[in-house]
Amino acid sequence: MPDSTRDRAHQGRDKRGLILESAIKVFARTGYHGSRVSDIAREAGIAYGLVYHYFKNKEEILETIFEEQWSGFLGAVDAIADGSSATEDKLLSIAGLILNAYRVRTDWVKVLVFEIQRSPRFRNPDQIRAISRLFQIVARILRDGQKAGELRDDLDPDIACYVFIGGLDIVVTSRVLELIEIEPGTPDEAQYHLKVARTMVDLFLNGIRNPEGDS
Amino acid sequence: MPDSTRDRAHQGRDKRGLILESAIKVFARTGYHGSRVSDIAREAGIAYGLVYHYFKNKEEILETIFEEQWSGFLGAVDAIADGSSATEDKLLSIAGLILNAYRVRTDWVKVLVFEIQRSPRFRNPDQIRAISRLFQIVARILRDGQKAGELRDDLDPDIACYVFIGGLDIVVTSRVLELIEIEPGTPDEAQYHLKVARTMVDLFLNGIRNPEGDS
Amino acid sequence: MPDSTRDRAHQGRDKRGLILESAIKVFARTGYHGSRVSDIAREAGIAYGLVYHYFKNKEEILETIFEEQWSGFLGAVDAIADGSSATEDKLLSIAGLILNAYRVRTDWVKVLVFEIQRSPRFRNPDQIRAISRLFQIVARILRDGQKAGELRDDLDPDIACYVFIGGLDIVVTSRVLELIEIEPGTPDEAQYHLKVARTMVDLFLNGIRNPEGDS
Amino acid sequence: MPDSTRDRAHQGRDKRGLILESAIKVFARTGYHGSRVSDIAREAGIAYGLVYHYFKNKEEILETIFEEQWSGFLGAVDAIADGSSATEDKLLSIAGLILNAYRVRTDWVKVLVFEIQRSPRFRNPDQIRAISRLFQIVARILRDGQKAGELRDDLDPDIACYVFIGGLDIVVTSRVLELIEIEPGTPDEAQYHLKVARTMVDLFLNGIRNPEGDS
DNA sequence: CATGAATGAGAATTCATTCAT
DNA sequence: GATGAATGAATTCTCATTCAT
Repeated sequence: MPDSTRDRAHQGRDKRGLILESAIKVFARTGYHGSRVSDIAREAGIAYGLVYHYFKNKEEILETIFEEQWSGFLGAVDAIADGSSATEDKLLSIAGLILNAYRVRTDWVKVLVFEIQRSPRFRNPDQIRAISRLFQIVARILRDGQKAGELRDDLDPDIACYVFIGGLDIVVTSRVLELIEIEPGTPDEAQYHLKVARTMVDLFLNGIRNPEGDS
Repeated sequence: MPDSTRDRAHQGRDKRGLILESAIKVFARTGYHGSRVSDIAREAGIAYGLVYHYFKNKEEILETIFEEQWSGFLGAVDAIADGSSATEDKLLSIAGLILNAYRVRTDWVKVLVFEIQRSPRFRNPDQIRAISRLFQIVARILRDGQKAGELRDDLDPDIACYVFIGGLDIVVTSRVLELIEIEPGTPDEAQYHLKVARTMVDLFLNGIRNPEGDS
Repeated sequence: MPDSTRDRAHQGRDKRGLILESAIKVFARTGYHGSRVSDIAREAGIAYGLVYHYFKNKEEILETIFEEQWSGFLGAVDAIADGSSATEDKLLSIAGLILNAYRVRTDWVKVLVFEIQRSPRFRNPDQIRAISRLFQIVARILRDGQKAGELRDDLDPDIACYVFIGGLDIVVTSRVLELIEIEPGTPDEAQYHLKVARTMVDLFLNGIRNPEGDS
Repeated sequence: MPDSTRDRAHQGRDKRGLILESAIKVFARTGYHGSRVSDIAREAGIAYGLVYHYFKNKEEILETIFEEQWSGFLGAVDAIADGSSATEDKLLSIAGLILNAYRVRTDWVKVLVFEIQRSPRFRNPDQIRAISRLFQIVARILRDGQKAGELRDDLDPDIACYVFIGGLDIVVTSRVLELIEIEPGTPDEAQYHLKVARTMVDLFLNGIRNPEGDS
């Protein structure tokens, strides 16, 4: 009896998770508006009525995808920020985390980039706040770096963090849009991302100006 | 007769432009999917059937908004790139151009950010190419700067341009999302944008690392 | 031009009225809940989308049927009440009006009886008020009769009116339910209704007690 | 073992009755169509699947409510009709019975009035016959009164009974619709109903005409 | 050019009912 | 008996688009 109870609860969890996974796949493929609830159900191999057992409506599926995945992501970023490594390493870790997300969870990143991040649907305070937490964490890293004397303190960290996140964000978006093709010489995607991450952190820390330049 | 013909042609132009303006307002307010053709028509004060005289369908309105406005914007950026000023000034000009766009044409920027930039609808090659032209122009500026010895040439301009555009892009997006509140001390929006533009170019050129730091 | 304008307006009116007529037929046949909007459209020979051009939703059709028809009916009753005839004649006229309604507009009466009069949907103040106006008019007739000395004034007109309307109401309902079959001897429906009207007014005025009875 | 069996059977009875009671409450509150099977189950504190152990479907619940309660009601009316009291007293008893039903079993009366009495669902012969039995009993009382010389015998009892029942019916309906507010002077509802019952029987027996009137 | 009536494909959502556990 | 996950038929309503006037 306790077994069957667990099983059923387990099944319920499974189905819910299955629906979310399927929704991510389908949304990534055809976009939120281009996807019917029945498409999600077909992808999950269930009747579409069941979707409404677990979610109030199509909208709630998207919100749940965002919430559950984003909070996990923020957790990882938070852990990096709280670490004791040098600012440079923290930034490198975050850049790596973000750039690798696309490789590891391509569909989720697609949904995030196309359907969530800037969707008119997501202009509500809760979701805006959730997104802005990423900026706050990076700003905190920068502030810590300033206090430690590693970083210039004449730059507003609340603005500087935009440059860092913005750069990464656009790289990811460009990958999603297939704007960037990996250079022929690069052995694989991971290598390329490593190079990008290093370039971005280097640029962010040292700037692009030629120190020997005459300007 | 030539007069009335001109008038009518003129009217036609006007109506077409009126529809586009109205569509920008309406899309900015309720999003592309949340806006009905009749909403656009009501905003323009015309019958909705008339919209189909000027545009094939709703989709074409959005495409036209993008094309007409984006090419104008690209032209301005191009002019800056082609100028003879120092790289730093070029970047400052571009940052100013982008940051001011939100002030001057808020609704258009909203539509760009929410409906166009990353819409699944806009994953077609033509539009992707149009967007990537902005990156190419900025990369060109950077390349020119490298040739002139102003900029380090160990950094890939095709990656570096992401940091610059990405930073600006996120700032604009954040303004649209009302993530950023202008600091109390700042007299007005224009002042704030000027400060942000300077900070970003400074950061981009010189980096955030403390040159006197011990790391 | 004024002609075509009138024509179009006329057409609009016609279609709206056509939809209402069709809805009455369909609702009478299969009940409000048993009728699909598409049934109404098919009955009217139009596309069902057009129904939503003229009415917000299915509900509004029913409300409109009630409002437009009921106010006409109330007007007729009001006219009788305002007349100068004797109370007995007024009551006879009202009884005749109500009893004949079923013959003349069977479908409407069916809808009134089954879908409107006591529908849980119609428990809202406006509609309750509309219905109660019938009671008020009859009560006014009775009050006038009392003032004129024609009627006993020890009976509360606000209660007495229930007996009169209630009797008629149930007769009509029973006809709709086909509870009553017209007696074989009666030549036709109209004759039968005349007899019922007279019986009811006689009963209402004189009572059923045998005046020569010993009780 | 016999004990547990009895208990379970007992429970079964209880659950069935519980479902019926809950259904009456829920139907009274939101109407048959506005109520979901799960609402009834929640009201009863059981799983909605269990409802289908006791009833074939939602429809059968409503039918059962009608049948079980109506036959009890008819039994009470029958008993009054079969009694040896004077016609006036019989009518008074019936009026009292009906008028008090609303006080004692408000929800049931609401369901009867809104969902059963005139529902298109209830146009089937069996249920029409069940309802018409009430009319037959009252007609029998009237016929008996005519035979006993208490009542005029020039009035068709099959029509006269409509006036009596119709009056009561409308009063009850009006109470349900909250059309009638109890007069301020009246101490309580029961008192008010007593007054109404007396008025209606008086009116029914003696008529409203002023015997001293000149008409 | 202009209008808005007319069309109907399309999708979301509801909820009665079944059934494995 | 009891549960509630699972199913999917059924319908409402929206709205882009067409077209007669």
